[in-house]
Amino acid sequence: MGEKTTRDQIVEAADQLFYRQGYEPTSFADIADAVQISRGNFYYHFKTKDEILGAVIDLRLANTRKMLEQWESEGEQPEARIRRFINILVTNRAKIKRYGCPVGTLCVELAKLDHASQAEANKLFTLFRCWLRRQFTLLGRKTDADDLAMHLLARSQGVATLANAFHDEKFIKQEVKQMCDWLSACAGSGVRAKPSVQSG
Amino acid sequence: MGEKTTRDQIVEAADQLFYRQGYEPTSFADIADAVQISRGNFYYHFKTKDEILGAVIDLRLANTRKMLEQWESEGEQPEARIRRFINILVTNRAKIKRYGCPVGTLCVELAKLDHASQAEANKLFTLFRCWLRRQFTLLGRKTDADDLAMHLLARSQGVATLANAFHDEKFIKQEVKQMCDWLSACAGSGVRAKPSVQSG
DNA sequence: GACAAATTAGGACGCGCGTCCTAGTTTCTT
DNA sequence: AAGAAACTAGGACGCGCGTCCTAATTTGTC
Repeated sequence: MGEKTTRDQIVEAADQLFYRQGYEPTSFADIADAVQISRGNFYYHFKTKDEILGAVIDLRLANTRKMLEQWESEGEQPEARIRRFINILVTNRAKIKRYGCPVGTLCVELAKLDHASQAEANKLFTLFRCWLRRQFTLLGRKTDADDLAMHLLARSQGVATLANAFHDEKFIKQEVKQMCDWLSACAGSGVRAKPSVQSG
Repeated sequence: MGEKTTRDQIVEAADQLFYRQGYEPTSFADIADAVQISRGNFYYHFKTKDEILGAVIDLRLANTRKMLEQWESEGEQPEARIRRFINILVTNRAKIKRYGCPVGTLCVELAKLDHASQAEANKLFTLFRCWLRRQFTLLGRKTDADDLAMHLLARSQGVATLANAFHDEKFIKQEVKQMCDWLSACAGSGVRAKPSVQSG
C-alpha cells in the first residue's frame, strides 16, 4: 500500500542527503539515521557507498525521464515545453537557493573526486540536453538545435549557482524572464546559423 | 630570493589541491606531501583545516583584486575590460574542462558543507560582481549595471560547469563568442531598462 | 660561542568512517 | 506447522582523518 520498501526509503533518503550535504560528506550513518534503520540492515541492501550512489543516480534518471516524457505527451507546442524546462528554476527556487542545482552540484563533486560514477551522473545532463535539442529541432532550428540546448542548459546552471551563492531568489525570476524572452525570439526567427546575440 | 616561505608554499599547494580535489577530500597529509614537509611542521603554521582554507581564500581574493586592478589600470575602454573577463574562460579552458571554475566549485562545496567560511568565499564572486558593475556603469548602463554584471557572471559559471561535465573546450569558445557579441550589443545600446533578449 | 626564538620532524591520540560478520526475527511457500 | 528465504539488528575491524605534543634542529642576536 502506501508502504515503501526499505530499499526505496534508503535511496530516497540518500537522494535528499546527497543533494543537501553532498555525496562525500554524507555517511552511511546519516542515511541509516534518516530512515531509522540499523547500519547492518543498510548493509544488507547496499554493500558499498558507490552502490547507493548508483541507485540514487538511477532514481534521478528515471524521475527525470518520466518528467520529460510527461511534458512531451501533454500535447503542448515545443516552445511551451521548453518554457516548462526554464520554469523549473522558479518552481524549485527555494531549494536551489539553499542547495543549488541537484544535477550540476553532483556532477561538479564527482568530477573533483574523479569518481567512477561520473559518466553515469553526466547522463542527467545528457538527458536534458537531448530533450531540449529535440524541442529546438521541432521549433525549426535544425542546424543549431544542440547549440541552443547547451546554451540554455548553461544559463540555467549559472543561474542556479549564483542564486545559491548570493542566496537570491529574485535573481532567478529575473533571469528566467530573460530566458523566456530569448526563447520567444528563438522560436520566432525560424532557421538560423547560430544562437547569436542579445542586445542587453 | 626565489625561495618562498614554507607558509606560502603550503597555501599555494592547498590552493591547487582544493581546486583539483575539493576542500573536504583534501587532507593535511595531501598538502604536506605536496610541499614535502612533515605534518608537525604543517601544524606549526596552521592549527586547523579551516585556518588554511581561510588563508587560501585570502590568497585568491588578493590575486583576483590584483588582476582586476591591473585590467583597470591599463587604460582600456570598459568594454575591452569586460571582454578580458569573458576571455578568462578561453585562457583557462584546459583547467576549466578538468576542474571547473575555481570560484564556483568552491562556493558550491562550502554551501553544501554549510561551512563557516562560506561568506568569505562568496566575496570572490562579489569582487567580480562589483568590478563588472563598475565597468557596465562606465559603459553608460547605470540603471541595470548590476543586473548585467550578474547576468554575465551566471553565464560564465554555466559555461564552466557544462564544459567540465561534458569535457568540451569547443563549447567554451562558442559561448565566449556569443558573450562577446552580447557585450557589443550592450555597449552599443546605451542606457536601457533591462538586460533583455537575444534572438538565437 | 651562547642563548633564545623560530622552525621542523615524527609519532600519538581519539574519532568516525566504510566495511563486514553473525545471530536473531519476520515473511513467504507449501 | 515447518522449513527456507528474506530481512533486520548491532557490534567489530582496520584505516585515515584532524589534532596535538614533545624533542630535535636551525636561525637570529649580542
